[in-house]
Amino acid sequence: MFDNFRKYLSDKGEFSISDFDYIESFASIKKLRKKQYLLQEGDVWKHLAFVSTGLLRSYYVDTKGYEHIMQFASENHWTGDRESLITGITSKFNIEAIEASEVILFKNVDFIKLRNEIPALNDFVSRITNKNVLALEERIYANITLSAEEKYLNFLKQHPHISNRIPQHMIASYIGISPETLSRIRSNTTKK
Amino acid sequence: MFDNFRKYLSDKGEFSISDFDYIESFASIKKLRKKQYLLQEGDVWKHLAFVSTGLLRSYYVDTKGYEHIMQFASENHWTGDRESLITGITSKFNIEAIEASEVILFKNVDFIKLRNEIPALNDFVSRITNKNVLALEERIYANITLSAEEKYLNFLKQHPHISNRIPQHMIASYIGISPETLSRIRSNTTKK
DNA sequence: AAAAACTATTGACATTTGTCAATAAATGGA
DNA sequence: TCCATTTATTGACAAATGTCAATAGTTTTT
Repeated sequence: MFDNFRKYLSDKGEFSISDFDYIESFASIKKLRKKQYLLQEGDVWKHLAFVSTGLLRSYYVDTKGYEHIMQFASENHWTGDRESLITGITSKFNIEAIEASEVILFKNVDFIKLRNEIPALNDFVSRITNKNVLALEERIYANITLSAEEKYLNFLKQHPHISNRIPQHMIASYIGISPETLSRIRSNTTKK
Repeated sequence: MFDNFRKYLSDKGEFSISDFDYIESFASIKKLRKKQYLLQEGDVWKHLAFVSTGLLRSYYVDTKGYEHIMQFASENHWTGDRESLITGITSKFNIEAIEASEVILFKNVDFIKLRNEIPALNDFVSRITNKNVLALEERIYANITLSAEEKYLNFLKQHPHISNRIPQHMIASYIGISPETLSRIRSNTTKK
């Protein structure tokens, strides 16, 4: 049940067996069917969520009713709503399972405690936060720099492991182009 | 010389007078003329930089020679190259003063030490990193969601204090549209 | 197995945005 | 003050992308 999680953590930091046991004593498991929500707009998010299997998406719904995907979270990635978590305000977006998924949840208060008690965990969180910032900056750079086609190719390069598990129109949403444009891009590039 | 910096820090955390003195003992001041560089592509960045007065920009130059602005940093903001700092690799972008500016520099090794010694400083850095992530996410949302005009209006809303200190074509670059398009947007919206 | 829901493709066309070029206006230095 | 540089505007046109609508294919559910 925690196999993936342990493997993931041992990859990322120096944890002892008792660290694992202790950390896991605060974890709870949530199984999600396809299309089931982990978080819905209007809820307050108070957890940290590690995806041990499956694939989720976070998306906003704009005033015209269109969805805009902010994040895909596959196995060994974290998801949640940082804004809601930090500020305590109600969430503006939804997190939904694209595939049946298993998620490990930590209450934020527990996790803060764990970070204070286990320096290796604290270091690890700092490190992935930093990596997260770099990834966000790269995404912004792609957004302001690339054409629709280049954005798509860049997406494939950045997310090779999950690109074939995501419906095309969701990739279009993530990179900020229309699904029709993406369809045409693909039929052009595969021709070549 | 450190007046702004002290005011800024006291706003953001619980620091004692001796904390200030101690922190500042590791600081160095760098004055930049307009158009002078704080960092150039190819350098390795090893500092943290707090802008006490003035305004800087960080930008990439793409393969076609076009500049793409990733960040504006005005007084009471931080700048630098996180990627280069963390990984030790050579920087891919430039940081240049748009206005004559004064910057407070900390060597990364010193700053890490300070964070370990002063919990309030460490907390404060975590907090602004979190806020930074939220800001980056908002920028991505704007990028994938808004039209050129909406991107511009959104920029004005997000950066009211600096928008009139930045040449238009740099705003265009930051939001990822051509300078001509931005000029037309402005002549349209001011007509209304 | 059939129906429903979701996903992808395609055409026709509209709209947005970019490109190139010329010019004007503003700014900064010598 | 004058010259050079930077910045902004505008027109004409091209290219990229979006929109709407129809259809087909695929997957999921009952």
